Amino acid sequence: MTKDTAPQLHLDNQLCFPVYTLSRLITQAYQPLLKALGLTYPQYLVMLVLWEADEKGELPVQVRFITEKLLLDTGTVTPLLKRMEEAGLLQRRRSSVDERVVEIYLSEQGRSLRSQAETVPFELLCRTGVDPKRGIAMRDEMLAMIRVLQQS
Amino acid sequence: MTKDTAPQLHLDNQLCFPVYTLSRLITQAYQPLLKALGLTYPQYLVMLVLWEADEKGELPVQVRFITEKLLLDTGTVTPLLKRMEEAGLLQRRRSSVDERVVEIYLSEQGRSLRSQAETVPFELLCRTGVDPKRGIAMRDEMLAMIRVLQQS
DNA sequence: GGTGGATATATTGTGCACAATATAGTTGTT
DNA sequence: AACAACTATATTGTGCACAATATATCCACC
Repeated sequence: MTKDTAPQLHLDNQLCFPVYTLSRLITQAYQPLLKALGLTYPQYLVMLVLWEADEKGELPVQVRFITEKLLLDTGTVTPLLKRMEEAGLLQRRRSSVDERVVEIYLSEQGRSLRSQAETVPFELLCRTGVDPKRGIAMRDEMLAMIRVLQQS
Repeated sequence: MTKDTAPQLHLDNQLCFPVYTLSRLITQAYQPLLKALGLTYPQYLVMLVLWEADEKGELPVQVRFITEKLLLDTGTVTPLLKRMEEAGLLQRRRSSVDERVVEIYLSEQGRSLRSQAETVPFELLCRTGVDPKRGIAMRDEMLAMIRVLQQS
C-alpha cells in the first residue's frame, strides 16, 4: 500500500514555475548591467517607456501612461517614480490643467542614460543563449497568454 | 531632423518584459484559488515540494532541499518557512545529528491541504486558455533557458 | 585536540508587487 | 449651484526577492 500521488502537483509538471523562475533569473542576469547604469530592473522598464515616449515627442506623460504600458498599479509605480526622481532620472509635476494628474518629465541625466543602455539588450541576448527566431516565437506565445489573462 | 531611435530598447521588442508580466499575471490568476487554501504563491510552491517529498518518503527535508528545488536563497526561504510554520502548515526543527541543519516536517494540516489543491492546476489551465501541447513546448524552452542562465 | 576552511541557516536592509483604502480633483445631472 | 459618480494618484500594510553579512556548526589536517 503506497501513498497516492498527484502528478499534476509535481513541480516538474507546472507551467507556472518555469515562468516564475525564468523571470527571476532574467532579472538577475540584467542586474550587473543595470547596476552600471544605476537602475533596478523595474526602473529600467520605466526608462524604456520614457525613452520611447521621448522619441515620439509624447513627453511629458501621465503616471497612468506608465501603469498601462507596464501593467502595474499605482501602488507600485508611484513609489518607483519617487525613487527615480530622487535619483535624478526624471521629474514629477502636478498638471496645472488637471490637478489630479502628475506629469512625468525625463531629466537630461535620464535622457543621456539611453546611449549607455543601447547595448544592454544585445548583451542579454548573448548571455541567455536564445536563438532570436525562437525567442520571437516564445515572446508571441507569451503575449497571447497575457492577453487572455488580462481579461479576467 | 528627427530624433534618432533605438528599436532594441522599445518595450514591444523585449523578451524579458513578457516573461516578467506573464509571471506576475499567472501569480495573480492563482491568487483567488490559493487564498481559499490560505496560501500565497511562493508558499504554494513550497507545499508542492513538500507534498512531493512526502509521496517519496523523503520527509523531513533540509532547508537546502527547498532552496535548491525552487532556486531561491535562504534570505527568501527562511522567513517564508517561518511564516508557514506560524500558519501551522509545517514544523521546523534543528537536526540533532547536525546542528547546522534545520529539518522541515509537514504538519497534518499541511498534508491534508493537498487534496484541496489537486484541482488548482486544472483550473489554472482553463483560465489561461493554454493549449496543453504548446504549453509543454513553451515549458521546455523555458527550462532550457533556465539551464543556460543558471551557469552564470 | 586545536584550528582553518567549508557548510547550513539566519539576519539586515532595500526595493518591488499588490490588495485595500484614502484623498483630492473633475464632470455630468438636475 | 449642489452633489453624486467618476477619475488620477497616493498611502498603508504585508509578503516576497535578493545582496551582503553574520552566526554557528562541522570536518580535515596537522
